[in-house]
Amino acid sequence: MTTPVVTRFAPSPTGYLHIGGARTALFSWLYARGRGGKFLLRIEDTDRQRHTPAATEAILQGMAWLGLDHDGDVVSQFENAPRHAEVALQLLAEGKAYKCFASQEEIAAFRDQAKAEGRSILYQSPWRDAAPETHPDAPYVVRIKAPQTGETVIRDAVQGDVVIGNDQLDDMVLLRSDGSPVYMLAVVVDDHDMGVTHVIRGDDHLNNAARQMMIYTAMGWDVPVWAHIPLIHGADGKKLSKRHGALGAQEYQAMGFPTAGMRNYLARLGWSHGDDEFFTDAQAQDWFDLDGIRKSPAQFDLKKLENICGQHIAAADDAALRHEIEAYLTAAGLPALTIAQADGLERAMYCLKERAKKFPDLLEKAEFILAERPIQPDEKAIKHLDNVSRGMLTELTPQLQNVTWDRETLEEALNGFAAAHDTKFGKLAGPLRAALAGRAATPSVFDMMLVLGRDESLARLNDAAI
RNA sequence: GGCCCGUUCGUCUAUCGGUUAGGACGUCAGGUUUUCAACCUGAAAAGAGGGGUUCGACUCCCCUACGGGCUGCCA
Repeated sequence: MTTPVVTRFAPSPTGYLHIGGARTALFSWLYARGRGGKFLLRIEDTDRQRHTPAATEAILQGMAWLGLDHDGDVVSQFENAPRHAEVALQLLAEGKAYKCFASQEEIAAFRDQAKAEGRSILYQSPWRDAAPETHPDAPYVVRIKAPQTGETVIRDAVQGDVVIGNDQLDDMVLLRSDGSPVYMLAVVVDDHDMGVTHVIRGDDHLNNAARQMMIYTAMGWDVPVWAHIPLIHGADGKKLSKRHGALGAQEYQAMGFPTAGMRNYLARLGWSHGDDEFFTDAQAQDWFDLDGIRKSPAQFDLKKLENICGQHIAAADDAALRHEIEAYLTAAGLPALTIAQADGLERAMYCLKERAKKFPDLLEKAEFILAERPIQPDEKAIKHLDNVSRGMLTELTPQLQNVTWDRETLEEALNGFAAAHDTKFGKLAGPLRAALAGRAATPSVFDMMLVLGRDESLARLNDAAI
């Protein structure tokens, strides 16, 4: 009988969903969803200074955009503070923790001296074994009694067994002098209470795992399976930061990347399933496993993201694409499409989607479908017609009013050209014919514009399709 | 300083002791194309360095270098 998998994503609300965090969430989501388990979401909002409701909202929005749906309610770590304190007090009552009355100045002095003498700067509290009668009537923190000998081994699904000498562990604070719980306590208690079986998180927490292990041990709780994944780095190998470009998931949303492509690319960053590069969500859920995760950090590559996204757009269902594009416009605060525009877009999707890496590319190529009728040959409309005269576009305008850009129209127009079979026009029709034959090249509306630009052919197009 | 983790083409990666070290993105060169894009063909491009272990190491061990992380009454 295997216990059902429960994973969780526990971001601290910093104002947006970091792209690295998004990948961590994706890994947890894939692991749970691929195994029929649960994926929970907890906001680590114990730092009241930094926390704002808007910051939490931004994370939720980012998760929703990426399609990473979580089970149950969003858990607020801050709201669990009483329970965290309860655990600390229990440890105190059992003698596994103690009251430490040292002031922060004393501790700082201790560290300075230790450093000067080349000793370990881990704080050793004189109150660890002090008798209760000697306790002053003063503020205190609650510290856990760390093991002083031996070693702690972290069984990590990604990093393998990591052994840390217990002399590296100090009596860490559980409860601050104001009675509030510290992060290290809160995660352990929350993960335990939420029934989390697999903790997938950044490897910046690898060393912390040894500290957190002290609490699991003291409470006699089962330790979850840990999987510490390497962080994503920027192009210079350093930790991802602002100067590497977009950090927030929302920024990628605003750039118009399809979510299926984002999931595919992010999943492939640091994890692999043989040589598979392009895959669906279903395949990813099916294939994803902890042992496919690399131990070394990966760099974010926008070019590859674009390529993968281009493939997803090309492979997407026309109607689904239409709706995702409409959602994109809304989210980006751009004007919505009219029904007629959206219908036209969907009809022409087959010859637009194979040429776009992100939605703005696609929309740009669809300019002549989206343009309001009668078409105003303004700067925007003609900007990608560099070597077609403005005069030509103006001339064509009346003929464009009622053209429907579906496959049948294209086919008929092409037949018209074939019939005319002027040498020049025959060459022009090449890409169109290739597209209709299902071969590589696909025509853009611009291709049609070029074709439409010849008087003789225009006449035939009118006969055939208008 | 101490401890922990990492290091295969520019990038993402395959390889789980025996391969001409494979794929993808990007790049470059051709082709197709009266723009761009797309598409087709081809090319350049990698095991950080040094020691071991082994008949045989990218794969296992050690050292060094470099990179990252942790070492808070931050999360």
